[in-house]
Amino acid sequence: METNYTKIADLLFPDVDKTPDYYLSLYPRRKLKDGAIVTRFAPSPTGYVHMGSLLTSFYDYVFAKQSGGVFYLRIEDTDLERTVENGVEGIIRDLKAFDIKPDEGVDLDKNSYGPYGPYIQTERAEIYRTFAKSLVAQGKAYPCFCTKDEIDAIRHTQEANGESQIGYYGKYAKCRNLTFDEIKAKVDAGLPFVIRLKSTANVGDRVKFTDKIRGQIEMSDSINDVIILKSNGLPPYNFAHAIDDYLMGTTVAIRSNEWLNNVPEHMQIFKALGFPQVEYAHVAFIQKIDETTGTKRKISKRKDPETAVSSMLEAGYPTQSVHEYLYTLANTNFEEWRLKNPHEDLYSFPFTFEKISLSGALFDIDKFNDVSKRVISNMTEDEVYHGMMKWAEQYDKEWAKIISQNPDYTKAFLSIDRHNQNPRKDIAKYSDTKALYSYFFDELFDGNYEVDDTFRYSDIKPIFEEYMATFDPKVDKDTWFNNIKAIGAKYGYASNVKDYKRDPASYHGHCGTVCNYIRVALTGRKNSPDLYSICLLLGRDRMNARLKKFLDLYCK
RNA sequence: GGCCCCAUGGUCAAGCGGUUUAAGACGUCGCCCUCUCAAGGCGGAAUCAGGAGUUCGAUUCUCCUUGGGGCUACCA
Repeated sequence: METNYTKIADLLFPDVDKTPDYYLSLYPRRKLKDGAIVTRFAPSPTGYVHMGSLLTSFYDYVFAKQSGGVFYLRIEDTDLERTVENGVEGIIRDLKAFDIKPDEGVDLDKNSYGPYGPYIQTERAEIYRTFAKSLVAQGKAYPCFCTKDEIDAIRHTQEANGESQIGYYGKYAKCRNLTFDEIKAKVDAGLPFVIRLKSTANVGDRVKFTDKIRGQIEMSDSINDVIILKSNGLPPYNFAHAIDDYLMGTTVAIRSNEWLNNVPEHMQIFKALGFPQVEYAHVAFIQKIDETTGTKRKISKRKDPETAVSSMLEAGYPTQSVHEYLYTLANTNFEEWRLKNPHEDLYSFPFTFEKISLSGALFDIDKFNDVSKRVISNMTEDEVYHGMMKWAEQYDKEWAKIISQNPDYTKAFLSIDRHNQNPRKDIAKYSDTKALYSYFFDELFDGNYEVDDTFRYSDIKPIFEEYMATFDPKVDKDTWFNNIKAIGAKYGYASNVKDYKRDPASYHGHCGTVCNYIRVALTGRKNSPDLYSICLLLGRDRMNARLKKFLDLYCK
C-alpha cells in the first residue's frame, strides 16, 4: 500500500524532485527572543488596501514592533482571476503612506527581499507542490478528477437526502479510494485533477481552539476533503497559507473574521503537514450600510471602492486621520489614551489582543471628519502647508501652483487662530482648503457676495470710506476693533451687542453687523476666521480695492 | 438548511458580579461666550434586545429566543 502511494505521487508530480526536508532546511526557524511576535500582512494583489485590511496591517505592524518580532508582507496571488496588473504596487504605496515598512516582503518591482522569500505565492508554486506530493506519498492526500458538474450533482443529492453537511466527504468522496491503475488511466487520458486532503474527521466531531482575540471557540470539525492543489497546480489559500506561515515563521496570523469558520480545516492541514499550529487572531471587519438593502454588511474591495485607503488619501484626508479613526474603532481605550497623550506617536499606543473589539463597527463619516479636524488643528501651519501641497500637487494643480508661489502668505492665513488655546477645527481634509481660503487670492476671488436684505447699503458707503481712511495696519486688534465700533456708532450701530439686543429698534445693527459688511466685501462670505487678521494679510491696497469694488457694485 | 461570530444610546464605545442613580467621544438639542464662523464652556434628550436560570446581588456568568453579520467555491 505504502509503495502504491509513492507511485501515485510520482505519477502525479513527475516534475517535483525536491522533498519537504529540502525546504525545511532552506528556511530554518527564526531565532528571536522569547515573546517576539512574527506577523504578516497577506493581501491579494488587487491594487489597493481598504480600511479593514489597513487596520489589520496596523495590528500586524504594531504587534511585531512592540514585541521585538518581525513583520513581513506576503502577496497571495494564487487566484489568477483576482490578480490585477500593478496590484502589488498599489498595496505597497498604501502601506508606505502610513509608514508601514515590512521587514521582509516585496518591493515595487515585485522583487522579494528577506531570508524567507520569495514572498509572492505564485513564485512558491514548487514549494507547495513538493509538500502536496509528500502528502500524497503518505496517503494523506489524493487526486480527484471530479468535474464541476459532478460536484454539483453531489451537492444536489446531499440536499435531496437532507444531509446536514454539504460537501466532498465520506461516501460522497468518490475519488478518495481510486486505485493506482484507475488514477493512471485518468492521468494518461489527460484528465485534469485537483489534490484533496483526506479529512481525519467524522460527522459530529468537534474541535476546540483558542483565538487570540476571541478566546476559546468550539465548532464542528471539517469533514470535507478540501482541495489543497487546484487543477492549475496552484494551491488555494488554505494550503498556501499553512505552508508559508510555517516556513516563514509566523507566530500569529492576524486576519479577517470571515476566516474563523475555516480554522478546523486549517488545523487539519497543519497537522497533516506535521507543522505546529500557527496561532490565529480574527479581527472583526468594518461594516457599512448597503445603499440598496439598507442593512449592514462588511465592506468589500469590489463593492466599496470609496472605502479604499487610496480614496481617503485622494479626498485629502491626512494619513494620521485615517490611522486615528481606525484606532478609535478598533480599540477600546484608544480615545482615552489619546486624550492623555495628544502628541504621542500612534505606533506607541500599547495594543493587546484582548482589547481589540469583537464586533464589526460601522464606518461613521461624521466621526471620521471630526477626528480629522482635530488632527489637522493640532498640526503647525508648516505641516498643514506641506500636507496641502502634497495633496494639491496630485489632485488640484491650480491650487498647488497658487500656494506654492505664496508659501509664507499661505502659512500666514493657515496660522490664523491656530495658536490659540483652542485652535480652529475647520479643515477635515486638504481638499477643503481651497474652498475655505480661496478669497485670499485675487485670482480665485470670484466676486460672489453673500449679501441679504439686512444689508443697509446707504450706511455701508460712508462706513467703508471712513474705515479705509482710518485703517492703520500698525495698531493692535483692540484698537482696530474700537475704531470699527466708533465708526459704526456714527451711523446707528450699537458699539456692543448687548446694547443692541436690549433695544434693537433704536439701532441699525451693532458692531458685529459692521464687521460683517466688511467681511462680505473682503471675502464674499458671511463666515470667516478673524477679520482683523484677514485685513492685515490682505494689506491695505488689496483691502481697499475690494471694499471699493463692493461699493461700486452695491452702493452706487 | 448546516455551522460560526457578534449584541450597552443614532454611531464608536468604557464596563470584565456589588464602588454605576451605566464613563467618554461623534452626532443631536438648549444655553453661555462671541465681530461672523469654527472652536470653547455648561446643560438636556438618548443605551444594557427579550425571557429563563445561577447568585444575597446581574449590564457583567449560563441557557433559550430574537436580531445583525459571516462561512458553507478549483476566491481570498
